[in-house]
Amino acid sequence: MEVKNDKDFIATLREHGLQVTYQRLAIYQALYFTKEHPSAEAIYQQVRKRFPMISLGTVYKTLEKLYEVGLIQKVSPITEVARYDAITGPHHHMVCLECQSIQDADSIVGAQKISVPEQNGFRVLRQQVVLHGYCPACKGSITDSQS
Amino acid sequence: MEVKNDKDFIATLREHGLQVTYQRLAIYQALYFTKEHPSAEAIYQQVRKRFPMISLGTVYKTLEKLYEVGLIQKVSPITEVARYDAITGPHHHMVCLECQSIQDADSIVGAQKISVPEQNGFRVLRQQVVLHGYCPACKGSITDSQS
DNA sequence: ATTCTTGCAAACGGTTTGCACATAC
DNA sequence: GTATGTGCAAACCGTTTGCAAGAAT
Repeated sequence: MEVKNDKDFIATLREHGLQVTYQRLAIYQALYFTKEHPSAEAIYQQVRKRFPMISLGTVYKTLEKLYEVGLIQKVSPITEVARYDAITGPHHHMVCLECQSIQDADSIVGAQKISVPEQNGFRVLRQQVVLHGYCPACKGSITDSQS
Repeated sequence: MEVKNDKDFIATLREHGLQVTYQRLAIYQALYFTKEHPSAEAIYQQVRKRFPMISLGTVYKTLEKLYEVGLIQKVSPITEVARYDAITGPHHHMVCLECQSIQDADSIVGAQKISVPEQNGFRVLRQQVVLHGYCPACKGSITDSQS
């Protein structure tokens, strides 16, 4: 968590094979210097203060690029559309990045329950563990390299 | 996981304060008897085989109702819109059900790393723990009872 | 000079909403 | 009889896409 300056950000983008534009710099920095876990819209509003001409489309494209190369994380959604489950007890899910199939992960995560004391003043009602990866069917058919 | 018959389903719906319709029965049962974690669209297609007149809108409304009373679970999305995070290391999130704010949960879940052997043939690349609940700011302002 | 990126606007698709009719209670 | 649920279609809104102009290498 060292403090980064503009040069560091530029270097980071280059290291990840991205062309450097002031838009990308602004978007990445806006995200880097907040703890808010903002939406694309929120980032857009933030960046627009400095660069009024930037478009929401660019924000989406840039976030997707940054996500692809691993510079940022998507908190959600896990899958493209909502998925439902009649099993309401606490259990976890494995989501295939390729075919979007979901398997229950009880057998894997097993008895390892995460203890969540009511702490930080956050009252926890549910917990959900999501494992992202490749299911047996898709694992073999992945040809391109995964970082 | 006892095997339920129609009467049981009807009773379950009633116990949760829901009026019983054959649409609700069909939707709930379709979800109950699959491990596929289907989308609303998939459930719609399934139920339509028996009840061709059912509409997709009804499926959505019913799923939302079932979710509200706790009979089913939503696997995703966690929040209404995608949210981003520049911290790419494995860490977890607390999502406030009220204001949709997201906090990092490292301090709570702490060092409890979930060991995920490559098992079941599922290759796990990332894991994400999401805690749903109420943040300090919203906790006080919740007036209606939570089941 | 070539390739990649931006901005704009339209399209897309999952989900929600409004309303008249039908059904559950 | 009254409240609730359904079906249909339109609206909604976050996100993606296509394309011409602009910027990065």
